[in-house]
Amino acid sequence: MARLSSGDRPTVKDVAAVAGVSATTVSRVLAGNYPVAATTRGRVMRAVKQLDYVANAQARALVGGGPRTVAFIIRDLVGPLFAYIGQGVEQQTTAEGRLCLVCTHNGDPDRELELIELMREQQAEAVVLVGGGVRSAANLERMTQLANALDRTGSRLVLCGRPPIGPDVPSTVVEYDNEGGAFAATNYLISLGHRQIAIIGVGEPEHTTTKARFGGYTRAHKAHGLKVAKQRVLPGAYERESGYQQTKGLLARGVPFTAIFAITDVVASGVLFALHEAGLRVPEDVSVIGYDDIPLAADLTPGLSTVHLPHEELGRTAIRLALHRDEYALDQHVVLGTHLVVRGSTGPVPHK
Amino acid sequence: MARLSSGDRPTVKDVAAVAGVSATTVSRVLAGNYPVAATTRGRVMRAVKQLDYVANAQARALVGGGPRTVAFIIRDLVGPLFAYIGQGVEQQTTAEGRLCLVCTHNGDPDRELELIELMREQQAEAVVLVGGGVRSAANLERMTQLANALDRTGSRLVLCGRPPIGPDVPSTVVEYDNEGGAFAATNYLISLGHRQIAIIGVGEPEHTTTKARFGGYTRAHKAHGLKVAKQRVLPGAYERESGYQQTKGLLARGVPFTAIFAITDVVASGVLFALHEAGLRVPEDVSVIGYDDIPLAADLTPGLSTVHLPHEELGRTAIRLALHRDEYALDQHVVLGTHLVVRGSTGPVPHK
DNA sequence: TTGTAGGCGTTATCAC
DNA sequence: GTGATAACGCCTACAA
Repeated sequence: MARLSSGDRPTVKDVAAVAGVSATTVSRVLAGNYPVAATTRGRVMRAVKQLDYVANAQARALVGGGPRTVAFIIRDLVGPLFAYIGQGVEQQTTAEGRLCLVCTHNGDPDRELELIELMREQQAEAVVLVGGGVRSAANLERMTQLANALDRTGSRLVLCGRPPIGPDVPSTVVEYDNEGGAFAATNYLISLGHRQIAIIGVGEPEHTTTKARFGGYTRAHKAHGLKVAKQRVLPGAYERESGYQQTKGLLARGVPFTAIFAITDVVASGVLFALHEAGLRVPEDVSVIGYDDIPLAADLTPGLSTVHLPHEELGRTAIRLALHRDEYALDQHVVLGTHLVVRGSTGPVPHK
Repeated sequence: MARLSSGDRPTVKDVAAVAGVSATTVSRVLAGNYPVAATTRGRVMRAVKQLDYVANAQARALVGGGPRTVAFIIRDLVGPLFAYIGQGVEQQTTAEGRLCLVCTHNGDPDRELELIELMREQQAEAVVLVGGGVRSAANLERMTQLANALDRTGSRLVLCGRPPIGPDVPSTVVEYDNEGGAFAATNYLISLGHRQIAIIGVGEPEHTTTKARFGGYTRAHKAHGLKVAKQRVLPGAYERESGYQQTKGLLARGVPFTAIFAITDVVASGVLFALHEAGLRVPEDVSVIGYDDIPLAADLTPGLSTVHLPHEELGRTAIRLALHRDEYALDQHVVLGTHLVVRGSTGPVPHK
């Protein structure tokens, strides 16, 4: 009874004392995996209620019990893209009976590495890295070390929406076909007759996502015997503002173009705004295509043509593969398909 | 050396053995809070590197060390509103040197209770409940018990964007002025001359958020001596689709209205779409106002007038208050202000 | 400056 | 069916 007013939690011992049994018996009743006399069980349960006993997950974990945890490392929680992947990760994690630890690194690759270390201490069963990033050689090397370290202890590095680190690095990789989607988008614009297609958002050429999407854009041009004009390849971050500014700059410099491929939908929303401001009609004067198919895309006016990514599926698949890698002979590198979604922002090239 | 190939993690003992010192010394070197000879420290560090030793956070937690964790319980991760609050929670949690455990309940109040139990086992230092919810008497009672239980063990129930459970329930509450914002929004429409203002999204009248916003709408009417017409109070969930369907229904039934107050911006986006489809101009024919000021609001055409909520600040404040409640004499119930954001979707009442 | 002993809360093992 | 005991990995007295 003294326990009830005390500031610290009651333990199995306290319950045992109240119920007049041993700690072992309490543990057995709670676990329910061992025969215990009905009357004893009743006494124990009553004591549990009375003391409002709650097991200590940390102590449990130490002896190998309790739910395991999956770490989820992401840039931030606000991007609609990240949110959907996170949703998939969290849902599957919960469905698998695991807990979900979330950390953000705000785009800092070093912080990302630190967080992996931290999650290693936390005994995470899998460490999920979401979204593309800039990769230096040093970063890749450290990442390789960490992947191996995790693997050695039965954990797993999971790359979600980002290409593999290297050929022999133990990791689970689930990405989408960024290059293919960009190819399809550019190809579609070309098939509509566009020959002067600007691309906006190539600010960090070494960013894995940027690289792949720009690669698809380039390949589509090559496939049609078209040259990529430098004046139509514009930098900028993955932000609305950069879409807006770059479009204004394009117009100000008088660079000719009939279509704009924005590297993300968010960038595209800024592009649309700048065009609208300049009195240009979409798609009559300029066609615009985005990438990601975030919810916003359908709500823009006109509806934004874009490349759809299976966000939630990405997260779900990643967790599923990582947690069941020993059960089935699952391929630990999956590339999910992307597809073009045509809405109102794209149309045939305008007549001169 | 044998350890290096083994599947399980090296412990302080292994490091001690390699370094030729005792486990205690290793612990001291790692903690850095106790004098250790420089040479010894060197040997230990080398052994740590060699074995790639990583501390076991669970064992640490058991003896009172290591980072504490804050639990973050939310409906889902995809809503833009939740995302921003989550961002605030996560950032502040990290800034305070804590880890962030995330769980979703998909709107199921029972699941929410279960999760609180689970987080209690996890020894969470604070359990943050985000967003409004439906509250039955039984739910409130159980919630009260849990709040007390958490309080008794030095933890804390934190209500974020939701009203207090009861007068004497130990908890930290940070909410925004839903009623006041709804009053301001409705009042603004009335001041523009509108007298037939429909409200869409009152589907769950007992939902705490719905209740407060509908309350503000009602109070504004009363303040101007206007009556709330039942035919203009429409149900519907917090979804785009429901905004769309309810608006169509309103038009089909021929209910007169000159303005629509959508209970959330997401609902408003559906409203705008339905009006557009029906050939009605906004704001010339109908004014529309939303609530939340999610990023989408600014991107809609026309820009959506709405009530701004300080999302991130909400999350940050909640964590700050909860974690420092003993240090300062902080008020554990804060109501953050909301304010009207006027964009293009509202205008004077059309002439007959 | 370093080492030894004990304990955190739980469960598994082995005896009764 | 039930209970003592050891062990998980770490840290903090207390000794030396």
